[in-house]
Amino acid sequence: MLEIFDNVCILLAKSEQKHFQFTKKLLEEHGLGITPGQLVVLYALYKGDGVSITELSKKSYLDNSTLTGLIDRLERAHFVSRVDVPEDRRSYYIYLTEEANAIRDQAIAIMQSVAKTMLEGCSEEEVRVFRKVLLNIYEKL
Amino acid sequence: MLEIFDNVCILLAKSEQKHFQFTKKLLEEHGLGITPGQLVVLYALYKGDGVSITELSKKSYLDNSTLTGLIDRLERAHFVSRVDVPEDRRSYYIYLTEEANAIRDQAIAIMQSVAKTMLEGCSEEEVRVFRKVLLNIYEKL
DNA sequence: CAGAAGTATTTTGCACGCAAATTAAATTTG
DNA sequence: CAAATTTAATTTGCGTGCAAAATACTTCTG
Repeated sequence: MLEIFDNVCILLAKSEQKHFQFTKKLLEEHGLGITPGQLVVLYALYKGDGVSITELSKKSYLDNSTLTGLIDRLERAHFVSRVDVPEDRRSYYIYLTEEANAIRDQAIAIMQSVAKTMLEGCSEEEVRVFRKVLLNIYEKL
Repeated sequence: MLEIFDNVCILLAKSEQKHFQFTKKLLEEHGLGITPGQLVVLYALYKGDGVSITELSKKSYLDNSTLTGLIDRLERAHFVSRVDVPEDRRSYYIYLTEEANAIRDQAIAIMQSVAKTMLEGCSEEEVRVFRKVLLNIYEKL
């Protein structure tokens, strides 16, 4: 191991890449029919749906233009629906479907399972520091 | 802040995303003429060039198919050159050009600058734990 | 109220990144 | 040595993500 991982930037990038691939694999194995990106969007919507793209963008920390595509695919897969806003013809609200609510527990369980696996062997204190540094990175950059 | 960052998976993904964007911006501002992905490849090559795609793949932790494209663009930008291997006509060695060596110090400085900025305010001990957890994630997943 | 300014969403263009399939060459095997 | 297998690199297909431009609609201003 190591060599290139002497650089914390690269180590961060590669760990996230691994995390992404692992999540993708787990979602496939469990046959949820969603991708890692869609999982994040659903996770945000589980905390409250019936929101516009722009509102969802703030909740999910994803760009509007990224969400357009993700919502397209989620809609095609019948996990969300776009509902017109009468007062503003530019906008619409995004609602979860029954299908989406049906996989809610499983989806969240998979996320937790990924977290558990990747942090296995780390103490609570280490995880606390890890979260703190990640948050620091998010805020400083 | 928070809400969705209660989930460490999402926090990891978003922090990496920020890191990527910040690096991209810095590279552009300094006019290096390379992208974050290319920076990683160059970083691996600075540690030793004259390697095949497969060897570079191991050094850079990138897939062969990902490298093909990256090397294409680096070659077009005159930062690397493909040199045929006489003994094996399937393969070639990748060498850094003078242009690549000319930006070496600057490229590495930018990486270090990103690392410094994103870890600002964190103690050495916290950074040590952070690296340890990242490595754990890489190994466990 | 018409033109200007602002806002919501989408489209386009580019950069990653991997898996699976493909191509071409080298090596192993019968 | 010819066929089968393996190996090296590439291509194709899909998912993610942002910035900048485009589109369509709403709101503000004179």
